Amino acid sequence: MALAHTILATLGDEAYSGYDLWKKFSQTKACYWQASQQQIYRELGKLEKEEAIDSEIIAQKGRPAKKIYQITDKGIEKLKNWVLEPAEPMAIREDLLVKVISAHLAPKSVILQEIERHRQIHTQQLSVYKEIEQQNFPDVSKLSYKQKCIYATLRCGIGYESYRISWCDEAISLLSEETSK
Amino acid sequence: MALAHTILATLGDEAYSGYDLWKKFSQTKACYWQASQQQIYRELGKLEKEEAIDSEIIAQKGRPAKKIYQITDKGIEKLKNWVLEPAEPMAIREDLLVKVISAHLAPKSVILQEIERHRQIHTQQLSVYKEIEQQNFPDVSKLSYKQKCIYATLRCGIGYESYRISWCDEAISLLSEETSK
DNA sequence: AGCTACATGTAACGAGTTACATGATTAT
DNA sequence: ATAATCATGTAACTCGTTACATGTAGCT
Repeated sequence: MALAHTILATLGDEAYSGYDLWKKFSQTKACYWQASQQQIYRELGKLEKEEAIDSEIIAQKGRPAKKIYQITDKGIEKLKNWVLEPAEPMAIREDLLVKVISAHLAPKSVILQEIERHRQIHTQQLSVYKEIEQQNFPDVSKLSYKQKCIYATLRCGIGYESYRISWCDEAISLLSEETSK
Repeated sequence: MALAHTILATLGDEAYSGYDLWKKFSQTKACYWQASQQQIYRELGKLEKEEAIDSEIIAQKGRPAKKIYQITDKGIEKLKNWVLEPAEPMAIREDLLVKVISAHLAPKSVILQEIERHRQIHTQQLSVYKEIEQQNFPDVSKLSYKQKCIYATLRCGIGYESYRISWCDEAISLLSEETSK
């Protein structure tokens, strides 16, 4: 249900087309939400049908026309009611850990290299987040409440990637050790 | 796709009924996979159809009969091939962060209490994992490779809950501050 | 008498993924 | 030429959630 609300939250600040939302999600929103282009288009269709958003078609020179969406009063109300409800922690479904559990079926090097590969992915993502932090949040004491909320989600992403890197290091070290048994 | 493989991995050690798998998942597997009872029954049906597992009905005194499943050679092959493929990092979809982004729509106390509630949930889960660690892995140096693999997933769960708790503390502190703007 | 645990399933729906379809512009 | 980016969508399928359906045994 939260993809709809994530879209509403994003449209709360600014009007976006489906394509723009998708790009925004692929970039900054990556630390707390992910959605494919198709999912976004479908969700926009649903939200428009229930009048939580409305659209306007903008012609562009040299480019295809854009259909930009804005949140309605009904949409703001819907989002607000949802914010007031409690949220459940995300369910963990990590393929890599299932593979670690089954690691004895493969050569040791395969799983070690795979963990190393994940370490690199998380290191890369961490540097992206840190770059955003430096660029957009150089002085935390000067942020408004709304900006602090956004910063808190970025800190969550930074914490997550750091934790993943630490775990990869720990796992590599643990599984590399010589084992008598 | 990985629920099927998670079940295969579990059945690799021991035969289980659908009900037993569900309980096992609710407990120890919680740090890397979650599935409902219905999902497990459906997946078992599929796996049996493709002959990756087979079943046996065991009558019990004073209790309903159990249908216990065992992995077949075909199932082991399927699992092994999957382990050799690379795994993508889990997609993050955290409702709480979407709510933090929309926090200005609600009274400040609502979001702070919600983060505090999450902090408690993660603290509780962390203590469960630490209890398992103390009980089952008192001496890491004496573990076999297979046991080390299991231990690595537990360490992943411990790291995750610790990271979540740290973030909740950071977020509460950040959003509680007096803000001039 | 009512709750929890044991035990298996069907049906419907919502969310997420993958493939397909179309067509213009810009950069290499 | 051909690949990438811009731009929107349909269709089919799989995965995850919720509700419904059934029945026994043991505990309070």
